[in-house]
Amino acid sequence: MANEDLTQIFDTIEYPEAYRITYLANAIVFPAYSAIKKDFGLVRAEYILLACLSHFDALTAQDVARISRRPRNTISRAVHRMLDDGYLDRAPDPDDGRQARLRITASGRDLHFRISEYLRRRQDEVLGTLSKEERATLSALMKKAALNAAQLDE
Amino acid sequence: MANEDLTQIFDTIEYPEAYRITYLANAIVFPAYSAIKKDFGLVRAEYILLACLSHFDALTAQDVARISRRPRNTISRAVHRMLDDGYLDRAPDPDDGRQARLRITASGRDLHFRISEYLRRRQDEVLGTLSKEERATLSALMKKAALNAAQLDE
DNA sequence: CTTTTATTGTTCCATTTGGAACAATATGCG
DNA sequence: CGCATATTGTTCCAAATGGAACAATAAAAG
Repeated sequence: MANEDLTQIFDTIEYPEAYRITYLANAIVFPAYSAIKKDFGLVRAEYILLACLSHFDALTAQDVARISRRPRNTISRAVHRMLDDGYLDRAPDPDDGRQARLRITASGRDLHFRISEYLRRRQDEVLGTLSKEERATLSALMKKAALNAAQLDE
Repeated sequence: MANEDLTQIFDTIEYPEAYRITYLANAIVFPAYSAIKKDFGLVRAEYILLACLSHFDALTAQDVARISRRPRNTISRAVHRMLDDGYLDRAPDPDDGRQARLRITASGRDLHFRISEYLRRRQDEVLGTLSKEERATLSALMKKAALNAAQLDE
């Protein structure tokens, strides 16, 4: 094929919005993810964990699983590795013996900051063709849909 | 935590658009993906293959890898399984001994049609809060960004 | 209080995944 | 032409992944 247009599928696919969303997600995340893995040795669940804990004071592993839509065992493993590496702290919840409250450490926060750069940079590349107004519109509409999605499965 | 707002991260994250895009992608794809795996026994690379071949006349495995941003070996495996199951045909390219041209069969097309329903339905649920105009705007802006992304890495 | 039922975090295990190396073919360049 | 380099599809292998079962704890029901 080669000289046929590989992007025609954006219009012909049966689920155009879903396709474009996942395409954009892949376009942003895959390159950033590879670089993060290569430069920091982190797998996806690990930096998701960092991102969550950077933005909430204390979370249980279950919270993180819910926020990120990943299975609990994946998060559990990430927690252990990050604990070993000193990127987070864990304290048993005094009110509920089943759960433990996770907090990010200073070095975890620092690591997350460095990792965010990769994602932010790639995001800006991919969205670079949009005007300021277009980008703001896109962002607002995505937030509206994302809030709806969050509510859908609670 | 539990009664804190789990969605505040939409605004506080360092890469808001990237976060919202991947959140939406996950919100749409994960539930649909689980159902497709459960009901049809297909892994992601397999229905991506079907989707690609449903919308192009003939593709090489490499083309599919490029379109879908997946590693070649993942596609290669999917091709073998789909060949065994009769969902696609393969013919060596007469002009290039390295590559083979893949085409979807009637039963493959039928399978893809049934699978699309899952994605389309979930897409419509997630985007259900948007008005017709908002959805059209979102769709157009995503297409613009996606076309840019496609061009970025060629 | 006792008995079910639900939730949390973990381990087990089979499957999926993707990087790296590979053989086969093609292309570029002297 | 002959040799280096690139590309395609594949296999190998180590790692990541996620469903299922589990023990510990909590909540609900009787």
